[in-house]
Amino acid sequence: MSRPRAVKKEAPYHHGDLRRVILETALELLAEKGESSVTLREIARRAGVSHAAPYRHFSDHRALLAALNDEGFMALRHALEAATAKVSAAAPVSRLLVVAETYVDFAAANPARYRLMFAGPRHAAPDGSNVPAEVFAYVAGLVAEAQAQGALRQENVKLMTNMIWATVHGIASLALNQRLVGTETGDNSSTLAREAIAALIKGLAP
Amino acid sequence: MSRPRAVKKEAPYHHGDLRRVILETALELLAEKGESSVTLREIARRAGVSHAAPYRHFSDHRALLAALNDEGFMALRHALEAATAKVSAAAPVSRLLVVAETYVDFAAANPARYRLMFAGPRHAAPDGSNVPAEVFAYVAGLVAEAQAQGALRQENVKLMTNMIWATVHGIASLALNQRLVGTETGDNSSTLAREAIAALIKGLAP
DNA sequence: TGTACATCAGTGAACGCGCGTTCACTGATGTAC
DNA sequence: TGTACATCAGTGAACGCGCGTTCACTGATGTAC
Repeated sequence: MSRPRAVKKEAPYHHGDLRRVILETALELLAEKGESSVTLREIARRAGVSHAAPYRHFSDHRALLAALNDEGFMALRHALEAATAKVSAAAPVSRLLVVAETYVDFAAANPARYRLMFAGPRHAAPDGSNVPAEVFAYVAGLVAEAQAQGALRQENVKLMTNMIWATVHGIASLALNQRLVGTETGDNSSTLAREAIAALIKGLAP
Repeated sequence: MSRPRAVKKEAPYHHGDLRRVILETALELLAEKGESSVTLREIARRAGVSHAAPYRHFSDHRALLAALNDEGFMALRHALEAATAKVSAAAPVSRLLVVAETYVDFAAANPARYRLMFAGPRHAAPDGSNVPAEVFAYVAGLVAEAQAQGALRQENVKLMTNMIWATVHGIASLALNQRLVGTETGDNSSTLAREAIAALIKGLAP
């Protein structure tokens, strides 16, 4: 508590944690009304702050969206790591199947956020970080382990990871837009993801 | 020529084919500057027509985007049919591989249009038509043929078609946003699509 | 073949809107001495 | 421990912008007779 957090009484001049509040409010707006409603003015309004205040924390509107984007990938990464942690590290294929389910569930639970994350090419972060790449690397690690166990062909890891990622991203994306056909049968999108990845892995076996 | 097309000399009062021109101009704008630049006013400006004129052909902005969307799926369908027509109807698996390549190529050639097509849930057309469903049905037909030949398990055709569609859509979507990793090695996204679908089909074999 | 008239497809002015961004400012905070 | 001062994080007025949409209108077209 060396840096005293602003007391939460009556609208102190210095907010104390406005950056975080802006990001949280942006996420709320995103979930409620989609990306186009994530405007600096509306966020400021909801945060009870003047509409120019966000400029103290984000250089412009794009910077805010970029921050939101990275934050989304961090959340995705944590979801995937938490889910795989429940499965034995000795079973990389099972872990990949859990990744598939969890990935699609994450998208289903955060539709607008997920859309934003893949709305266009990533703009490089000023600090050189690349959160999406970290998520990719995590999955690629599982692929490499599955190869080492003989469950997958000893081929280009990136290529295989691309296939897996594309498959789960495709399912997540189509499900989000209600573009999967005939899913009224009770099959939900995360079991579809599990089955698709299982089939893909089988097809990529040595 | 029962209905005389407006003579193309000096800006006739009646345009003659404004609806088509609006759609074409919208496509140009889409390709040049993305969906957000597809505004009724800018289209009218480019078409050399007053900004209220488009309202004679589209009830509002959403209606224009919806028309653009359907037009995109029709183009996709024609591309897929033209490509598969070059492959023997007796080889449904080969046709599926060609569909995969062509699909991803289409997206790569029409990035903003493709994004628009999958930007959100489809809004039902007033006339009850469903062009995306026709494309899906076309692919499902190939899947059924592949099943009949014993190349795929005799399981739910829709389920398998969803998997295939999701895979190619995932690759197309990631490629569009430069989200495929390590593709600098010369492998382009359409060969990745072919390989992924080949592996998936192998994994779905009886 | 002519003509009156309904209908259609444009025009252009106007409205209201919310946005991003800038600017000079002010209140609060923390630190060097 | 006190104090002057630099720095930081807010404020609120203002700017300009382009958009979607509506409206009364007008010019062109086609058709019934």
